[in-house]
Amino acid sequence: MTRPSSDPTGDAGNFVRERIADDVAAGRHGGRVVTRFPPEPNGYLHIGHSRAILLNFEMAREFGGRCHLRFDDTNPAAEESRFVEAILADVRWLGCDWGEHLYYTSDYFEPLYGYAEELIGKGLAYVCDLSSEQIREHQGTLTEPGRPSPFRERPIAENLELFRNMRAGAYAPGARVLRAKIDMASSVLPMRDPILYRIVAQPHHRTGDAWPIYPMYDFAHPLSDAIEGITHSLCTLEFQDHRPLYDWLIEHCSVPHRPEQTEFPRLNLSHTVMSKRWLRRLVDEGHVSGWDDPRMPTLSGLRRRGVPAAAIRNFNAALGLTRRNLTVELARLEHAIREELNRSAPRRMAVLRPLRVVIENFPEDETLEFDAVNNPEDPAAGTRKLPFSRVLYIERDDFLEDPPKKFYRLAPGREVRLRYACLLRCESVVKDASGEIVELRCTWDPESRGGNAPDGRKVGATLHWVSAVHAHPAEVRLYETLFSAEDPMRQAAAEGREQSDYLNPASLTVLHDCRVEPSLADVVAGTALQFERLGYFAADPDTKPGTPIFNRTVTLRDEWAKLQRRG
RNA sequence: UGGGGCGUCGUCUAAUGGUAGGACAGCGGCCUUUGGAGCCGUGUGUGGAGGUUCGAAUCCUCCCGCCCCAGCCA
Repeated sequence: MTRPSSDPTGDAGNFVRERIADDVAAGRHGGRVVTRFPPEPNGYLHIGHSRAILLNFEMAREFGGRCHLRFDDTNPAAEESRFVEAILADVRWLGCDWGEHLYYTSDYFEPLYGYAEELIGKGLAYVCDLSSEQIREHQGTLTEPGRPSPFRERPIAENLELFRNMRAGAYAPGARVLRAKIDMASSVLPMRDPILYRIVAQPHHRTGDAWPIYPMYDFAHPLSDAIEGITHSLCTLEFQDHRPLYDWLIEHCSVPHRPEQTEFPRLNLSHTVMSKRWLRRLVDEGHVSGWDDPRMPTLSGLRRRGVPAAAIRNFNAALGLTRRNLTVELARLEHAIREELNRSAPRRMAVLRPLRVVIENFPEDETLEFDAVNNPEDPAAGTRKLPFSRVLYIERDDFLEDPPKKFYRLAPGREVRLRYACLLRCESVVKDASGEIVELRCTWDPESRGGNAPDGRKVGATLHWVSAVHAHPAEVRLYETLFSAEDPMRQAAAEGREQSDYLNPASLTVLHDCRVEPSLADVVAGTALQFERLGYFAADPDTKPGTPIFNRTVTLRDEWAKLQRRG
């Protein structure tokens, strides 16, 4: 089996791939491979889902099969069509193509109902009148067996009649359920007469009020897989206990095909959460601007932040796939993002916190133009012109009146290079009444046009800059992790505290007074760029023509920041 | 506690009875018109104890630890 070319390490394993290869070699399922990604449309997809999406689509691609996209919409109380739309867009964005194979579990409500009647007819399912609480009481515990429902031995004909009445809408929610008749003493809890159908009085996003009863996941999923001819039903580890039930249903219903379930671990990322419940709370309580807030681990959030889909694909491929639970360090994702953007993002000049520089020996009305390389990693990206004049802005962080050791940037009397422009010396500092530095008086070396002096003298640093009169104002949004804790859910549980206790108050910083080079005035939303020496940024959808807004996707690796952190 | 699953550097992952290797992170250095990128160097990591074997991360036994299951959610 050849590995995907996107796998940068080449040795990250994947036990699912091995298993499928075995099946194909042994001719199981007629040698076919059909997978499916089955999201519930009750929220947005997050990076954890990307693992499942890419695994399913990639396995189908590698083995010449196909992958279905199936919305698992069996709970109308939770699901909405706006989530369907968002999920479709996110899966497509990741580069996955389901072709004609877009399905909904709700497409199968009729055949599923038929399978339920079949089970009743075989004496393998019964209508139970116990309340929710009573069912729980009869359920037993981890160590004690359950007790049979008093309705367990109901005659087949009566079960059939009651179930048909359920379908006809004759009963109130909670009044009755359909249960499989399996084994109340099983050590596998999902086998203790699991509920197959319940009554729900909620309109469904696709079937409206057509159905008063809805199948449970455990019932609908294996049978939907069978209906679609799925060969490899890949799901997460917590469903391992459900596999006996999955197999039981396939065994006892007259299905056209026998799919098999294989479980793999969920992907966890440090400094964030993958729980839809937690993510929903962040949205509902206004801690973020929405499901697509650039701080969210959702695919929509990552996309808005500027993360390329290729980075997410490479990130997953490099991770490999074993049966062990995993929590991947955020640094690993950031690495994949930088790797991708380094090769693809055009470089631009942007000053986030402007400090005014006046070049005393440069004429008032003159403008020079210097050539700047668009992407040193990609010669084909060409060059552009940068205007240069007497008054410039540089980054406030790039000047220190009293520089410590290892600060190589500008200081009084010191010379640095302005990227692509010239050498610049700081002659004096101008302060306002409160003592704050408001301006630097500098001189340039006219012989150093382009950046090098004829005498070959060296400088300690190269700074980014923009020309004051030519630069365009912009807003820049800086992001840090949404949570300060490495594993906020675990920590909250351990310490008995709230989600909000672990939010990072510095997760968003908005800079309103930035200056960007003129070529960025009409940047198109979604454009990914590197601001030289600062990081990778992407134009936000809030950007309007002439008023650019940028999101910082990720910083550049920063040796100076690291030294400062170390103290 | 009954059942299911899993234990290899800080993190992720190779080695499928034969030299414990890679990536990320960290640390040190080289190079540099991005303190970017790139390059070089840097590790007593097989949960523990026994056993089998010429040889064990790998096979066996026991122990320890972690994750999941008691929704009319998926």
